[in-house]
Amino acid sequence: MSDGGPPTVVSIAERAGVSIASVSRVLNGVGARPETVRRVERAAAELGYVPNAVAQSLKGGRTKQLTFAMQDIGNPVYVAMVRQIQAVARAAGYRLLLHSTDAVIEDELAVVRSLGDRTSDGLILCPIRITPEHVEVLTAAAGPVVVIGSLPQGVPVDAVQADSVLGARLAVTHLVESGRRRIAFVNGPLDTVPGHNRRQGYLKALAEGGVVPDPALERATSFGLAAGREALHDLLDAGTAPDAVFCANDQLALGAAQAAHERGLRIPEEMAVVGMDDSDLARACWPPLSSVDLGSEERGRTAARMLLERLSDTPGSDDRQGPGPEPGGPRPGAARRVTTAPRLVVRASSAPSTPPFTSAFTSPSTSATTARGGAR
Amino acid sequence: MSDGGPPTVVSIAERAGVSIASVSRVLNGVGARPETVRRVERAAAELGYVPNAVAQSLKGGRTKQLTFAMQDIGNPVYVAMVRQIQAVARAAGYRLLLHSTDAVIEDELAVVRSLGDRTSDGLILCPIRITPEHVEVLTAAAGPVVVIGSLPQGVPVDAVQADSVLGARLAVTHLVESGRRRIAFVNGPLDTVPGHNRRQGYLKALAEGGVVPDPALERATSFGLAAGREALHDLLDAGTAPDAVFCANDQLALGAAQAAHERGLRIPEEMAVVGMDDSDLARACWPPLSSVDLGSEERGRTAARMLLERLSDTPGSDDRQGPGPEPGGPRPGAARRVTTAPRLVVRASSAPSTPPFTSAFTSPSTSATTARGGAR
DNA sequence: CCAATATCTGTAAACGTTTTCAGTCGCTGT
DNA sequence: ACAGCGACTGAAAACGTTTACAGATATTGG
Repeated sequence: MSDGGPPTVVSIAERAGVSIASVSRVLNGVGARPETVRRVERAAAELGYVPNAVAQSLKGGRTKQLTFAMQDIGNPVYVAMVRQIQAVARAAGYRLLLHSTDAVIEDELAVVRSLGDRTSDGLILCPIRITPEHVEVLTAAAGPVVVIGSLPQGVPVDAVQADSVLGARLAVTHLVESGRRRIAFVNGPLDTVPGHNRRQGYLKALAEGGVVPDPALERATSFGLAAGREALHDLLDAGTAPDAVFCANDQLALGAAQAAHERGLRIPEEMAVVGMDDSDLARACWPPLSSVDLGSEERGRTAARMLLERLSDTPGSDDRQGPGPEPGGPRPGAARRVTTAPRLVVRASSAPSTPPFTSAFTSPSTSATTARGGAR
Repeated sequence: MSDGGPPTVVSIAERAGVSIASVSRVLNGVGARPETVRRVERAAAELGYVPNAVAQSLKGGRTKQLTFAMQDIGNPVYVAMVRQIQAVARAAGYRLLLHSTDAVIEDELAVVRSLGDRTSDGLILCPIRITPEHVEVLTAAAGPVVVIGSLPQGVPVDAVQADSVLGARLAVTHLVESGRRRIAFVNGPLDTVPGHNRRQGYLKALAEGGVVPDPALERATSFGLAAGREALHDLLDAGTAPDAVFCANDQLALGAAQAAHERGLRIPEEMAVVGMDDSDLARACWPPLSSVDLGSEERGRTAARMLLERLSDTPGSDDRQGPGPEPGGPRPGAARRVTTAPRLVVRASSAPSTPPFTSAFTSPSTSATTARGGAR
């Protein structure tokens, strides 16, 4: 009778002349007399009842929400991940909470700690660096976490990572095999995990190809278009005369490509360009950019699935009596480490310089060549 | 004493030897005796207490969560919006819930209805079409909604929209003034609001410029890279001989640019290209793409702010006795309509054909020319 | 030293749901 | 007709927090 706010089980119970327990039962499909069902459903429909998810969460001990935290949604790699995570989550009836950390360490840690407030049932975290505090906080996490990135062996948290080393190796080997000898490397910060690993792969591929590495050909700045552009201009100004440039991600690569164009260098004839991540950008530009697909989508999908698995192992507010030392973590089963295989996608930007590329790439999406590397 | 699950106010109260009310008061900074404060804070710290946000939400009647629903996070326009929304929301202490609808009408409606479950305090919705059901559902929304897009006058919901008509007009006028006469138009679906409006602007600009529109120069397909590429190939195959192409978004434009390159046409000398949205893509490609900034970021930011305003007008579970007809909607103040001004950003892809563009655009980001249109 | 007051504290209710536990009812079989 | 049984129902507790209210202290003024 009272119009105090939105309809609740109480309003329905009053209107249908039954108890709130019966209302709940009918609404959840537990047995009830046909007559009762009819009356409750009628009342609910008339009132336009929608169950209060917050109350359900409180009672059930789970929110049906997942959190994804990365540094900045502007990066196409994270967009790809979000897409996959969202798809997997929603299929399982979970909502997705987005959190940008702007690569602030303190923020990343806060996200993990905030698992304790029970706002979401689990977390997918994409840290750019792993500090000792990360390890500490992750170990003490109040709920399941899956990290996308590299994690030391000891940390009891699932992780799915890219094989950057192999990925970079594939790219550089490809350049060496196409006859390039002065292969520049435009990298992001060296003290990040990707920055470090990609450099390892670069050096390894050079060694394998019998090319002497020239430190003057390396640049380490930040991940971004402007940085790539400046880096290549800088390399050219310094007279290092590269005939190819491998970039640690697609944004750097497009920046480098711009610089090359600005200098009047033809791609790929005078300068081959290869990027990493195989984001949408690589297909959208001209000439289409060769790039190493590090499996962003796959990593997102896998991470989401692993998280959901952990969640189904620890249903709601079930008091498990087993010898599990701590409640939230991934104890029922050791922490898993999954590595996705990189895949080199060769497009026009690094085609061997012999054939002219004008008409050969009428259909760039289908003519792409692929080299697959197995996960280690 | 009991280790049953995570610490609660009860655990703290036991350990500190006070009542749960005192615990809550101390934790919320309401007056208490120094001794009590000390003991509670000590106990809380020792137990690693984190308040349960779900319980707080239930009690307080607000979740401190906002929802943003759009069709697909893959579109750079939405990424820009998410970024801004997230920033505004977080600054106000709100979390952001992301929802991809895949442009399924039924899904969009479900999102609005799901406001009733009290999972989030408000909604920002980016519909691609507005159906009668939209109007109906939006009118009956259980909480504040801000729509990014065009909404009929009658609907009592705030909306912030782009001026697509003017935007398209700016772009096409620019092409006409640079001496282009056969200006093709590659559009998205005509039965969407953007599709319709951009065509109006295109036609208006042609009329104003004294150029007779040629229906053979128009193509309406879908919004996407491949569609743009095919459309331009198609136009060229049909012998329509355009000297410029205006595209309804940047992805279409990059597709068209690819097609032009594949045909060996030089941009902008033989074919000018202009896109819309001024996404990151426009700056990343070569030659840099002229584009109309429809203010995605601004719309996102504004929408978020408007939503927060509505929320602060309707604090928590305050029972307002006023003559407000319905509880959730934007009643305290009529629905607002905000239009953001489009801005044409001229880059190399549409530079007047007279001067060679090779060295003129050493610094594409700063050399861009700008034409601003006022909101109507 | 007592009364008046200001400050702090504890009990209990409330938010909206699910679920346990007893109870009620009607039915069947003999 | 009655015991027994099954299916259904309602009262009440629980999830973890905030908060109104009343009760209990300490503090001050006279």
